[in-house]
Amino acid sequence: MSKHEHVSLSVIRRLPRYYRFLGDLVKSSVSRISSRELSQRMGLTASQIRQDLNCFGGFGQQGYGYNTRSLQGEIGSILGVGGEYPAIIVGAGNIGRAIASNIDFGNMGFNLVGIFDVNPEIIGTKIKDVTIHDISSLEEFCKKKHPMIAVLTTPRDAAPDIAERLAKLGIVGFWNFSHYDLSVKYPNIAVENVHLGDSLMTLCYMIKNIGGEVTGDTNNV
Amino acid sequence: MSKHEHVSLSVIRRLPRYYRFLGDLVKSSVSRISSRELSQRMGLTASQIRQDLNCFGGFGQQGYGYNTRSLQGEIGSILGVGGEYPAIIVGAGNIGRAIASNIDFGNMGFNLVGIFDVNPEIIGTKIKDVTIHDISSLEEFCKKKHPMIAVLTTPRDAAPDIAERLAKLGIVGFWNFSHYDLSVKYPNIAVENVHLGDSLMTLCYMIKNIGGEVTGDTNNV
DNA sequence: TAGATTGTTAATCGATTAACAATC
DNA sequence: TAGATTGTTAATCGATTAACAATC
Repeated sequence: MSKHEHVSLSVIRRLPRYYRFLGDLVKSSVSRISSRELSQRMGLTASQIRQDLNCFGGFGQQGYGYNTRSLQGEIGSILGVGGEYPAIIVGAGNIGRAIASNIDFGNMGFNLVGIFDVNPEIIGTKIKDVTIHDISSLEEFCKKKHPMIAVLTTPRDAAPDIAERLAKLGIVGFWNFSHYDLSVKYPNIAVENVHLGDSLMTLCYMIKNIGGEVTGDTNNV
Repeated sequence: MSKHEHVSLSVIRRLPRYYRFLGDLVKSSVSRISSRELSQRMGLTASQIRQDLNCFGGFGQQGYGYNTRSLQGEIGSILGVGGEYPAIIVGAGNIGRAIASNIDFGNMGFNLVGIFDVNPEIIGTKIKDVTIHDISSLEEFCKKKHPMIAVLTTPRDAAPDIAERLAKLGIVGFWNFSHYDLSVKYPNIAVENVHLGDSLMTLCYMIKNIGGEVTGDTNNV
């Protein structure tokens, strides 16, 4: 699918943002845009946008620019948002519930098929049509439904055991909200960490050192 | 405070992770560690760790390594986690409530002083001892309490207006969970974006292209 | 055709890694 | 003292920016 075999993570991480901005443009009935115009809206350089897109193919037209709708489509298919990878959430606490309610899994390439928790009071209840199961039924469930990714929102202490069980069950990606660091232990599983504490601490540094002491794009997350 | 004036954001973003790992080591009663040992635990190079730390000063001792407790303290004070910057949350939906309940603001340099929402049913109630106020009282509240950072967890449509009001009220940092991109409009305010959708799309790409097509550290968030 | 803007190559810049002298 | 490990400089690597020929 990709033109070049190795596309750097820096490029990949910008794709969802392009996708978002292009979606906004489509919504506003802007049908074409140049790399220069897009770069100004996004706070990037036009060079970088053209360089990024050309990792995957020539989506533009000389003298014209890019068609917003078709470019968004291309980026969407590079990211795989048309897929229906089965996903589960492990941990139905505050964060798990917020994710289950707020994240539009369907439009991001996934299909939320189950939620797991230890709390007997909520087992059997549903969040947005998805049932909360007892964590003890994790193995049985996975052997049937074969989820590909797991959203980890358990407390830190529970994370190592859960991760180990899921790794054995063939999970290929972790969306990790727990404080436990999975990357070193599972190098062959895709791990996307969302360490909210780390993010807040970074903000703490930035406001303490406001006025340009930090170099680089402040807004990389 | 810092040895060199300009420390790159790449370095800053690693500091909270060092802080976390050092905290774990202290908890496990490991009182000293070499850059080599730490690098293996964290999946980095020893060179990078030494290079990073020496942006701020020589915290180690030749032939010995680093004292875990004192190094954690140094990093904590670089990040500013001992501060008490007043913070507010705007938006008491699922995400806002999850953050109010789960994030340990006190240990991250902040003090959560207020939560705001538009829903009359929850105005006046509390989350963890913090009262939910009517968004219409935002100006009055801010002129009294002078919050420095705002956690934005409103729906996308409400974000531009709220951001504008907060910018006028002297907010110096946004922890932005809304889909609205603040960075371009407010270049002088520190913005830390947590675009969960972008993060999930990145994971989607990674599992689709598993097996090494992506280069770079998979776990940068 | 002339103007605009891409795709792509070359130049620059910054971040990471390697090497080693300093020193505990 | 000898061994270990830092702090720091130099080398490498990768990412971003600039430039421009190709072409719509």
